[in-house]
Amino acid sequence: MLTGDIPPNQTIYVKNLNEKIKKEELKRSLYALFSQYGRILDIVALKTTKLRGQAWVVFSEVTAASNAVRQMQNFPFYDKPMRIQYAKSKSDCIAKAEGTFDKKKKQEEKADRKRRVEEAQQAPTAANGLRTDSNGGFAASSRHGKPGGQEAAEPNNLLFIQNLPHETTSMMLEVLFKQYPGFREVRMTEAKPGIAFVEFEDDVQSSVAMQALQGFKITPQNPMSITYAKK
DNA sequence: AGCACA
Repeated sequence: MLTGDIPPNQTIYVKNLNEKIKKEELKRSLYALFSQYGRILDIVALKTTKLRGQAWVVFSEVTAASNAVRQMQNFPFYDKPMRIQYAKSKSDCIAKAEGTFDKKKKQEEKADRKRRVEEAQQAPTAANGLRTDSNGGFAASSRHGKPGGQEAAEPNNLLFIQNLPHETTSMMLEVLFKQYPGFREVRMTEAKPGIAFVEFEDDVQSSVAMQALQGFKITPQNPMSITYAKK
């Protein structure tokens, strides 16, 4: 079994990530990619030797996490297939929200871990505690259309835009979308007003644009709905 | 390969 025997958790553990990507960009892209499955409350990614190449994405619902585990399994992300599992334990931000966060217990666990490491290497080092990370203010936005997020098309480089005002032109969309890296072109047809296709070079870039412009209003009545096109 | 969060 791919997920091992780890029970479902609203946090997913993602590994085999490209270690060359800077932490901030990584978080942004992960957010862009995974927010299609539900509300994301937090993303944790550290670049320490032990923790680089991995990330935790905290969803507000377990079902969102489950969909993400299944559908994004092996997704080629920065040229490497993501490996996704449920996280082994509850995220701090969840415990805090539930009021079950226990700071003392937390410190004990940490001390425990540290002790084990030191035993393992038979050489007690005093050089601990260098942490270059500050988990730089990750802001989860909460504008979402789909409650359950069921059958999303598989992520790809082509976006399908709906609910556009009929007077929208491809020029207008181009102005909007070309501010995101990897933009290629907008395709619209007279015959089908209100929809458009926007192509990017790859799935990561299309996903970033999707995230950024999801719900964008050209007129107040027309929040645009962006999904991956079916190919 | 590797399960953290100050």
